[in-house]
Amino acid sequence: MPRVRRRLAPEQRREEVLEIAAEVFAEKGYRAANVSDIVERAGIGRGTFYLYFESKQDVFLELIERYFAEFEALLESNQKRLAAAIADQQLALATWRDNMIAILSYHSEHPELTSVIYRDALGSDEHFSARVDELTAVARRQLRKDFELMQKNGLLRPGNLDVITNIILGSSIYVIMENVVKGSATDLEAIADEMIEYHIRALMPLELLREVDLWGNSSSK
Amino acid sequence: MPRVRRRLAPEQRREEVLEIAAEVFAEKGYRAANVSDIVERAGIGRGTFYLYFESKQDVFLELIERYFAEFEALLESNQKRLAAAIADQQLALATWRDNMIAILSYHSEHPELTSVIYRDALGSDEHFSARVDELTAVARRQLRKDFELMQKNGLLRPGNLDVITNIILGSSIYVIMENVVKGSATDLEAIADEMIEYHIRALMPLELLREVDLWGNSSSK
Amino acid sequence: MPRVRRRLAPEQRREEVLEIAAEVFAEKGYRAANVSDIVERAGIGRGTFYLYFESKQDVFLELIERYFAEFEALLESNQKRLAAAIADQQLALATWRDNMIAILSYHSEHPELTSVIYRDALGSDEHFSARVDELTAVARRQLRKDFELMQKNGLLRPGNLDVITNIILGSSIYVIMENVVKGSATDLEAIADEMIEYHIRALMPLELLREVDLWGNSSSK
Amino acid sequence: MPRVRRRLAPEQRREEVLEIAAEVFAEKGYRAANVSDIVERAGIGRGTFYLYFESKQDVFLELIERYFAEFEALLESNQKRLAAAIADQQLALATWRDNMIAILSYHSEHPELTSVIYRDALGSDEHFSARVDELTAVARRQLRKDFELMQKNGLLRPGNLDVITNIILGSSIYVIMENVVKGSATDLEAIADEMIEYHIRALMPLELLREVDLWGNSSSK
DNA sequence: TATGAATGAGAATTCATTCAT
DNA sequence: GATGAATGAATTCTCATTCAT
Repeated sequence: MPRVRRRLAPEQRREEVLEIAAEVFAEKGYRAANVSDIVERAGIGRGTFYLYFESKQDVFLELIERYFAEFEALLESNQKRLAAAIADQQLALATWRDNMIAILSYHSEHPELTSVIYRDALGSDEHFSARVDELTAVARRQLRKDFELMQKNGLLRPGNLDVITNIILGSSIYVIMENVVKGSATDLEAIADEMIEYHIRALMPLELLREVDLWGNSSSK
Repeated sequence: MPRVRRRLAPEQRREEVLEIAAEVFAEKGYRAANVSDIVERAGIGRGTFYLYFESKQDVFLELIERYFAEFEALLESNQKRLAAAIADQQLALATWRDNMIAILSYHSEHPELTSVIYRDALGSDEHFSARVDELTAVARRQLRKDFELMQKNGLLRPGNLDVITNIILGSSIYVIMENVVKGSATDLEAIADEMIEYHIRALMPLELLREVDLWGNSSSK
Repeated sequence: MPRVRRRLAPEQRREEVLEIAAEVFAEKGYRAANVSDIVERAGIGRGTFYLYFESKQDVFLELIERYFAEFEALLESNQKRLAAAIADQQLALATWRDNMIAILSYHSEHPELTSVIYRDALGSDEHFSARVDELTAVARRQLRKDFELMQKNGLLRPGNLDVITNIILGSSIYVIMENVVKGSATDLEAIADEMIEYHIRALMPLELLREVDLWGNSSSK
Repeated sequence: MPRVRRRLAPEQRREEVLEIAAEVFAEKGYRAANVSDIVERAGIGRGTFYLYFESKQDVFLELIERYFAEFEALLESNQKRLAAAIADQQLALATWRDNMIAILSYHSEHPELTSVIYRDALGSDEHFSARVDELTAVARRQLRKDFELMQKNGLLRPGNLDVITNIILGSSIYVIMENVVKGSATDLEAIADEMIEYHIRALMPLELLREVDLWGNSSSK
C-alpha cells in the first residue's frame, strides 16, 4: 500500500533529497550517514530514494560535482573581473578583494556542502578523493592563470607559482573551514581584508608595495 | 587450531603492526581498509592484531596521537629556537626558515602518517575528527604563541593573529600534502624558502622589509 | 543483492521469528544456538532477523519478559479466584487445585518457553540471570500474598512464609520441568492433585486437616 | 623464558586451579568466564592450564563430577543413617532432620560449586546439561529409595513417589539456592526445621501425625 | 510512481587452544 | 615443566540495494 506522502514534481523531489543528503552527510559523515537517515528525514520510502539516485555514492558524487561546478563558475567570473580590471590598468587590489569576498560568501552560504567536500570527501572513499583531486586540480589551474596574468603584468613578484597557488588555495580552504564554516563568522569582509592584505603583501613587487596605499590610507605610515 | 608463525617481542610486533596499519590506511583509506588487509600484509593472524590493539579504531587513534605528539614536540623545539634567536636580537629569519624546513622534513619522512591524518582522520569518524580538532587546536595555540612573541618584538606587523595563524597553518598543511607528500618533493629547502618568503613578506613590518635583503645577504641585525 | 522471499506483515513475521527462536533456544541452549540456526529454520535472511530484534540477546530477553508477563497474569487471576473463594467462606481447596492446574497447563502448553526460562536464562548471561531474578522476585511476592491471605484466614498453619514460598515455588518449577516439560505428562490433573495434597497436608492446620477428607467428599464447610 | 612462578606439587596445583575455576565460573558464568580469567587469577601461564586440563570444558565437567560424587556420598551416608534408625524402630524424624542439615551444610560450604551446578551447568552447554541430568537421575533414585523404605515401614502415606521425590528434590535445590547460597543464611538449622516440618506433615500418615509431637512439644496444641 | 520488507555479502571481533622457546 | 605469543574458525551484526505490491 504505497501511501503517497507528498506529490512533488520529480525535479523538486530530487533537489530536496540532494539538499537533505548534504545536511546528513555534513552532520554524520558519509560512512556514518545511512540511506535510512536520508529517507527518514526526507519523509520518503527507501525505494523512492533509488528512483532518483542510483546509489548512495551517486548522491555524494553529485554533491561533489555540483560544488565544483559552482565553484569553478565562481572562479571564472572572478577571473573575468580580474582581467577586466587589469585591462583597465587598475591595480586590481579592489578586484581581488571583491573576488575573495565572493568566495567566502559562497562557502558561507553553503556550509554543509563545503564541509562535505573538505572533510568527508577526502577520507571516505578512494573514488571520491580521486574525483575531488581531479576537480581541485582544475580549480587550481584556473587560479594559477590569474596569477600568471598578474605576473605578466608586473603585478606579482617572481616566485614559484606552483607553491604560491597552493599556499593561497590551502590557506583559503583552511580559513573557510575554520573561520567561516565552523566559526560561522559574521564579518566576512574583515576576514577577506585580512587574507587579501596577507597575500598582497606576500606577492606584490616591493617597489609597488612601497607606492601603494593599502586599503585607502593604511600601510606604511 | 593455532599454527604459530613468527614469534616476536611484543613491543616489536606492536610497532610493526602500527607501521603497516599506517601504510594500509594511507593507501586505501581508513574505511576501505579492513583488518584483513593489515594482518595479511603483516603476515600475522587476525587474532594477533587484536592482541595488540583493541579495535581498528584503536590503531587509528594511536596513529593520530602519535602524529600529534611528535608534531607538538617539533613545534616546541621550533619555539625554543625562535625564542633564543629573538633573545639574541636576531631578525629570526634564518630561524624561521630552519623551523619550516624541520616541519617539511618531518612530514616528508612520514608521508603515510601525514596522509592518514589530513585525508582520513577528518571525515571518517565523528570520534576521529573531534580528536584531530582538539589536537590541532593545541598545535594552533602553540604556533600562535610564536607569532605573539614576534609581534611583541616588532618583528610582525599588526593584524588579526587568529586569521594569520590559520593562513599559515592551512597553507602549510596544504603544501605539505600537495608538494611534499603527493609530489614527494626532493628539494624541501626550495619549498621552504618559497613559503618563508611568502610569509615574511606578508607579515614583516614594511619598514623592516625595506631594509632587509631577503635571502641575499640577509638578517641585517 | 536482495532476493526477496516471503513478504509478511511485520507483526506476523516478528511473532514467527520469536516462536522459532524459542524452539531453537530450547533445543540447543542460548549459547549454542546461533542467529544462523534461527534464520535458517525461519527461512529468512540474516538481515531480516535484525529487522525485528536488535540482537540475539534481545530476542531472548523478549522471551523472558513475555513469559513472566504471562505468568504473572496467571498468578493474578489465580489470586482473584482464591480471594473470592475465601470471601465466600470456602475452604479454598478446590480453588487451589484449579489454580495449580492452570499453572501446569500453561507450562505444558509452552514447553519451549518454560525450558528456555528455567534452563537457559539462569547461567547464560549475567544480564539474563539478573532479570530473571528480578521477575521471579515479583512472582514470589505475588505468591506469598496468597499464603498471607490464607494464613490470616486460619487456613494455613504458622510458619516461615519465606521458606514456605520458596518450597512451593521451587518444587513447582522442578515438577513442571521434570514431569510436565520433559516427561510431557498427559495427566496434568493427577500431578496437580499429588502436588496439592502435598502442600495442603504440609500447610493446613492439623485440626482442620483432621476434619477434612482430602479429595474424598472434601471441603466440608 | 619460562619464569617459574611458584613450584607446586602437580596435584596441589591442579586442585588450586580447579577451585579457582569454580570461583570464576560462579562469578561470571561458564561462557563469560574465559581461560584468561582463570590463569590470571591462578597466577599461571595460559599453557600451564592445559598441562592440567584438556580443555575449558574439561575443568567444568570435572567440577560437575566432583559435586555429584560428593553429593551422592552424602546421600549414601544419609541413607545408612535412616536405615539404621528405621531398623531401630525409631520414628526417623530426628534422623531426617540431621540428614537435611547435612545437605544444607554441604551446600553452604560449597556455594560456588553449588551455583555452578544449578545455574551454569544447565543452560551453558548441551553436554553439561545432559551429564547433570544423568547424575541428578542417579541422586533422585537414591533419594527415592529412602522414601520407598519409609513407605514400606508405614512411615509414609501412599502417594506417587515419582512426583513426591521431585517435590522434595526441587524444593530443596531451590531453597538451597535462594536461602542458603544467595541469602547466605546463617541459621541453617532453622531452615532445615522449616523444611522438615513441611515434608513430614506432607508425607506422614495422618494417624501417625496425630500421635506425634513434632519437634518436642509443638504441633497441634 | 511509491513503498518498505527482505536480503546477504562483508566486516569486526572473540577466545579456546597450540607449541617454540 | 612452564610460558605466553600466535592462531583462525566461528559468530554477531550492518546496511546498501531490490522488487513484489
